[in-house]
Amino acid sequence: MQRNTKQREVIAACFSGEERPMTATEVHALASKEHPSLGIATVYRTVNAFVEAGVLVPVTIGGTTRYELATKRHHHHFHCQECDRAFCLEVCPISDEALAPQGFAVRDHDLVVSGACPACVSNVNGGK
Amino acid sequence: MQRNTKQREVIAACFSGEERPMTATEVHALASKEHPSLGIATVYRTVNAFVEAGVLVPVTIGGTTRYELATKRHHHHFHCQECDRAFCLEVCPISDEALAPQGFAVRDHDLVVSGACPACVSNVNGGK
DNA sequence: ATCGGTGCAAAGGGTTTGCAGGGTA
DNA sequence: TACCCTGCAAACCCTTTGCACCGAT
Repeated sequence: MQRNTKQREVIAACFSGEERPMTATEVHALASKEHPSLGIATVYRTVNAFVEAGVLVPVTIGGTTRYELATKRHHHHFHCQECDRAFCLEVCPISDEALAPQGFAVRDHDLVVSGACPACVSNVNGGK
Repeated sequence: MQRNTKQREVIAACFSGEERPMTATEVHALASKEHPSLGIATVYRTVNAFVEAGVLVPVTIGGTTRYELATKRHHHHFHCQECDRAFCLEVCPISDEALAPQGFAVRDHDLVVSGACPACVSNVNGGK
């Protein structure tokens, strides 16, 4: 049986508090504020456990794996080329099906729009 | 100045001969048939040099970076969940723009359709 | 008192880099 | 001959795993 620990609680809270899909490193940074001794290995183990449990889903954006709540409905993402953060988009402009030539079995699709997020559009320096 | 070596020639030939975007490992496997002593480090260095030179473009599909000729026009990809290979799609069903909310600066978009490729659709075993 | 979870450190997989030798121009 | 390129091995980064201790039940 799975146990309730402070670490898991803090990590779970990160996802409730953030709309964006986050990398393990981002989760670690965020969760560490609440629980400073938190180890990165625990973040990986916990996040993987949540994926296994169907609570989170992994999404690869900008070359890195990120995690978001599985409760969200079908949507896509925006990847900021300046600060490397990912954001959720509400729209899905895909007419689905007829996406691939004959012979291919289409099961899913993922769209990543890239550019600059509002924060980086304002800060010409890219928020760095 | 850049020199013409057997290794570069063989690696370049891989991309002319294959329609699919390939990972460094795939390129290494393919190029090794022509030049068995080829080291994986050389593949990485060469591929990166080609990207730098604008000959290849990197695309991230299925969590891994793959490379394809930069001469191709705007298109998207299909990722086979069985054999992990990537394929190019001709269609682009994206109406472009209006893809992100106010405040976001859209520069590009990438669509990855996933499922099973023809070879894996035939082989129920996924070609394994 | 169990036995799952945690932190640390070591191990893994993929990619990059340092170095000495080899081959192109 | 000059010096870029190559292969090997070590270094790196991100992620996973082993192990002893801690703590939820």
